[in-house]
Amino acid sequence: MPELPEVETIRRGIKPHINNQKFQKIIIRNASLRWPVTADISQCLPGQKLLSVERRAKYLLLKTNSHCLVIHLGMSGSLKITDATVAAEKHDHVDICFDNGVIVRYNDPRRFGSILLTDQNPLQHKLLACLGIEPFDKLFTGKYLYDLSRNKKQCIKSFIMNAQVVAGVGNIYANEALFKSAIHPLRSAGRISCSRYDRLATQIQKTLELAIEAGGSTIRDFSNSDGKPGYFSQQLCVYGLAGKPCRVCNHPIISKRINQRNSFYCATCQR
DNA sequence: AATCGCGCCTGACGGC
DNA sequence: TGCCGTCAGGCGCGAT
Repeated sequence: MPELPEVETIRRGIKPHINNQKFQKIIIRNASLRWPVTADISQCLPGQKLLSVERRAKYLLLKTNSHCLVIHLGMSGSLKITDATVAAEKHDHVDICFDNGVIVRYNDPRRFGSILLTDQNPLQHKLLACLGIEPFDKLFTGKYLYDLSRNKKQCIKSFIMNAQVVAGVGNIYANEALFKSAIHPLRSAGRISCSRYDRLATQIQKTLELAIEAGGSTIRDFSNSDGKPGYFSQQLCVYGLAGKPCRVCNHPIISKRINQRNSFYCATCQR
């Protein structure tokens, strides 16, 4: 489920409930995720104060003085704010309990997510160290994409979904941003002009921003940390709209698999 | 070196 | 009603 806007929505949703609280205990009900949840999490964190709730790409970073809990929601993960009176349900893997009684409950049916503890700077962690620039960084510009894409034969959609190029642009928002910048998803990244990249960089930022404002999009099973669905899905231009008329030219939206990912575009507007 | 595509899982959905 | 095939928003890693 969650792409960057959803993760940011979740970050903003949980932070006020837990920031500056002490970890009380960690209950690992089902350690089976992408990588097994290790017992050191429940040993290290209790007693430590949570100093910040940050995000890097689609990772949530819960920082203390000495450690960082790194949470990824994979395809189907969610976090819920709850308390001990509420019984755990199917696929509730981990409870992160705080001194004020608040529990952040991690649920993940497909188990593609992960919960890791590190005592280094999380940005140096193997999984985060190779990540590209944040889309909201001021250095993320058309020029940046243009320079990086010279001589790349890879298609533009794969290029912008590559986390080493820009972090956190998943399938939905790649489709939407390409539509809004009128670029065909199969065009070679190396054969796009700087001015078109300017437009693309802007549209990636705008699309993500809009989705964050809308509280994340809902396709199937997304619900934010309070359990309420987001509303961005109403604003999608192409994603999931195969056969529907393009909102600009009325030609039907095409769907096609590109690198194993379902892709949606208007073959008339996008070149 | 760059790029592709497999596989990790469960669950929802559509067709028969 | 049930069984089966297909698909899903991610991402690391091995193969090419």
